[in-house]
Parts: sequence; C-alpha cells; structure tokens
Amino acid sequence: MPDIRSKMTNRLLAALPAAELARIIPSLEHVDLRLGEILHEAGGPQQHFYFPGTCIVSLIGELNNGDSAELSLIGREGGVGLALVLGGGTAPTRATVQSAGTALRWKAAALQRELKLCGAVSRMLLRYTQSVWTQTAQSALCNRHHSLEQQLCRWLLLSLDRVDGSQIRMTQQLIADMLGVRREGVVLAAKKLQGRGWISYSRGVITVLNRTALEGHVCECYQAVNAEYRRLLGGLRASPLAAR
Amino acid sequence: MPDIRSKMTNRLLAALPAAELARIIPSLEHVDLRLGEILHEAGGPQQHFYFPGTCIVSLIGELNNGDSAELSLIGREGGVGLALVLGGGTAPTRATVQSAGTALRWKAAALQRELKLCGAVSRMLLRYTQSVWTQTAQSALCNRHHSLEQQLCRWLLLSLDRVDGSQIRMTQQLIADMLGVRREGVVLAAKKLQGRGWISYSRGVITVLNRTALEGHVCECYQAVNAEYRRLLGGLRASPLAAR
DNA sequence: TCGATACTGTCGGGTCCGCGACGCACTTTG
DNA sequence: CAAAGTGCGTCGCGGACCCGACAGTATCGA
Repeated sequence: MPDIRSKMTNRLLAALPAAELARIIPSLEHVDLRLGEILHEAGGPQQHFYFPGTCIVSLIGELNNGDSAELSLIGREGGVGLALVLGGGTAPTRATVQSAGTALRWKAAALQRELKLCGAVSRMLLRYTQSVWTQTAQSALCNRHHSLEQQLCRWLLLSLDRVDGSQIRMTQQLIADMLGVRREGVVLAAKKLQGRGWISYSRGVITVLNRTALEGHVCECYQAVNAEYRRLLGGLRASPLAAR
Repeated sequence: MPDIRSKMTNRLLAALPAAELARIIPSLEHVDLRLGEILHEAGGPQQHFYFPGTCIVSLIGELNNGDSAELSLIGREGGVGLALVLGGGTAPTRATVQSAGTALRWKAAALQRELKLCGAVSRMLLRYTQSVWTQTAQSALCNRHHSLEQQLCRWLLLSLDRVDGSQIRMTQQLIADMLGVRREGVVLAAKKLQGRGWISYSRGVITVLNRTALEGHVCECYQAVNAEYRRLLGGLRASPLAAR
C-alpha cells in the first residue's frame, strides 16, 4: 500500500499509532471527489466514512423551504460520516464536496468493526466528534451575533486552511448558500474586502492577498474552533492543524 | 436502591436493559439542583455526568463579549456531560440549571469504566450525542433563518416538554440570554403571544394556555429535533419523549 | 411601611440584511 | 458568431432587530 500511504495527507490518520494505522489501511480506498458531489444526503444512508486528502467537504443543514446553513467545514484535518461513529446511521445534514480533490474512504462495516475494539481509532473519532460539535456550536453563535463581513472572513480562513496555496475555487452564490445569506450580501461584503486589497476574485476563483488582515478582522469564532481542535486532537501526535 | 429507582424519571436510563441498569444504579447519586447552578463552565472540568429527572439544564455558548446562545436544552429525556463520553474532558459550553429539580449524577470515573465495556450504555450515550449535535445544528439554522417570535415558540415548547404541567418559571431576561437576543425583543414577541391568548406570564412565571396554537406557529426546528431524537432513541425501549 | 430590587413595558433612532428586479461581462456551445 | 448560460454588480424599499434610555409595577426584606 505504499501508493495509498503516500497520498495520505489526512491529519486524523497521520495522528494514529503505526499499529492501528497499519491495521486499517488495507480497508481504505482512494477516491477522487468531484465538485458538487454529495457524499450523503440529509437523512440518507451513509455507506462510507471519508478521510479528505485534498478535497473539502461541507456539512450543510437545510430547512424545508431550501434555506440552508453550513454546520461544519471538513478538510484534511477531519473526516465525514460521524453518524456512523455515533450509531445513528443517518444524520440530518447533507455533505457536499465544496472543493474537488482526493479522499480515502472506509466502508461502514470496517469502521464499525474497528470501533468495537475500543482502541486508538475509537478514541480519535470520538474526540474528533467533539471537534465537529464545537464547530456547529460556534456556527450557531456566529450566525446569531456576527456580521456577514466577519462571517465571510471566517469562511475564507477556514477554507484557506484546508487547501494548498491561497486560491479558493468557489462562486459567491455557493458561499451565500453556505453562510445562509443572499448572494447580494456576499457581493457587498466581498467588495469591501476587495476594496481594502485583502482579496481579489474573478468568476469563481478567490485569491487571498492578505491573510493577516483577514485574521485581524475575523470574529473570535475562527480561533475558538481551531483552538478546540488542537486541544482535542493536537496532542494525539504531531500538530494536525498548524498553530497560526 | 428502591429509593433511587423510584425517582428515576430519566428517559435514557429508563430505556436501558435491566442488566445494564442494575449495574450502574449503585454508582448513581441523587442530587437536587438549584436554579442558576452551574454544572460545568465553558472549558472547565466535568466531574460528573448528570441524568436530569425534574430539572432542566441548558447548554450555553458564550462569546468573549458576553453575548450568548443556547445550544441545547436538556431535561429528563437526556443527559449533561457529553465531553466525558467523547473524551474531550472539557467542552466549550456552559451548563446551567434553568429550572430547579432533581437529577442523578454519575462520577466521571464510573462512566468511563462503563464506556470501556462498549455495551448498551455506550451505544445509548453515543446515539444521544448525535441527538444533541442535531439540536445544536438546528439552533444554528434557526438562529439564521427564523424570527424571534418563532424561536420563542420553539423555546417554550422545548421547555414545556421537559416539565410537568404548563408553567415555566423563567424571566424574560434569562430567555433573552438563551435565545441570544435582547430582552426588549423577548418582551415584544411575548406580548404578541399573550395578545393572542396563547400564553400568560407574570414576574417570572409563564403559563402556556394554548399549546396547540404554539405548535402551529413554531418553526419546523422544533419538530425536526424531536423527530431525530425519537429516531435515535425512541426504539431503544419505550417512547422516551412521547410523540406529539 | 418604606426603600431596594427585580421584572416587565415603552420609545425613537439606527443598521444590517432580506427582497425583488435588473444590467453587465465573460464563457461556452452549436 | 450568435445565443444561451454563468457569474458579478447595483438599486430602492422595507422589516426585524439592535441600542440606549427610561418608566411603571410587583415582591421582599429591614
């Protein structure tokens, strides 16, 4: 499996002890995920758990009338499919690929076999569950109290942390869906950031020009989520999401 | 332990198989919780897991400037202290007693011993974790998209489900803190509901006069959370939260 | 019985963002 | 090269809620 191992940029897997990692690697399967692909629907079955490599996946909650909001943004630092870990089987969120890329996927049955061992994999997945819960909670706070402009900064930084380089491929319409606001609002906020020279964008490609400025302008939610992730999972092995 | 058993109105415990229940009952301790008592601070240690009986506990997220929002409301259908289950030890939320009453508490060490067995208790706690996550996610959606009036209805119904009778002891200021809005907003929304004859209140006591009307006016978030709870935990044994 | 405190109610001004409608520019496709 | 599709920009209007300040009323303790 040197092939898979070389592509294994996922931080959760990288943090596992060698013995556990070796045990589960044979049951992992490399997949390329396309933009817009849906890993599971809200309330739908989940056949696989995904460890993103270069892709980014967004957990979206949706209301009956189509209004939506992002509950968690997941890249190489995490995994998708926690309902399999918690035993619910299905979750009331949709998971869509927000940025195309690679992932390793794990059959539900294999995951559940591993969970029964109550080993390092279990502990890691449970701690990561708490991290996602924290993200969701912080989203609730952020939705309530922070301006669209700050939320856009937060979203940009979260995305930037999960890609290589400083470009994010994403239209303003999709960003609006994830923030749960109208596109017009995103246009306004984005123009403010562009006016200050912090970002530039054109037809679905956003380039962050001044990350430091964004960090100075973002609400505390960004750091809060990062800090909790590091506290929960940073100690497992190396630094999963570099301190910034 | 017939004493404890008789007071055991908690639905999670009630749903356990007799064998598991008998095993953990000796390690449970009956406590009376006072209004305003803090079970754990945000980021603070959690020494006990609590199974509410007649009390209600609210998980509150708080920002640096003091702004807050409720992430989950927990009564006899649930438990407090999921960070112990997930292994994080501390959670970034505060748990405060929102309505005085009884609870059974469980020492962290005993809980963790039980978790290692990977038995019915583990499965129940993990499924319940997903239920709380769902509540938090729905709060994020609700904060984003629904009016204060609808959110107040939702909060009233959630509280009503967790008490006996149709009275809720709670000042408008505290409700405002939990909804993450200003008291003035709650006054306005509450007066509308009162004007229609659906509730009445006076100095810290709210009486729901027409539950059906509230249910007709509440946003879908209320039913969504209930439905997910029933899906996850309703099948364990009897009906933990009666279908409504 | 008299403050003190806690709880509820009111007002005017301001802001953010939802809403609908529309225009422009770039890109792709036949 | 025209037509359709996609992504971005703009405008005016209105509503929900924030903000600060203040007023009325019930409850309780001294």
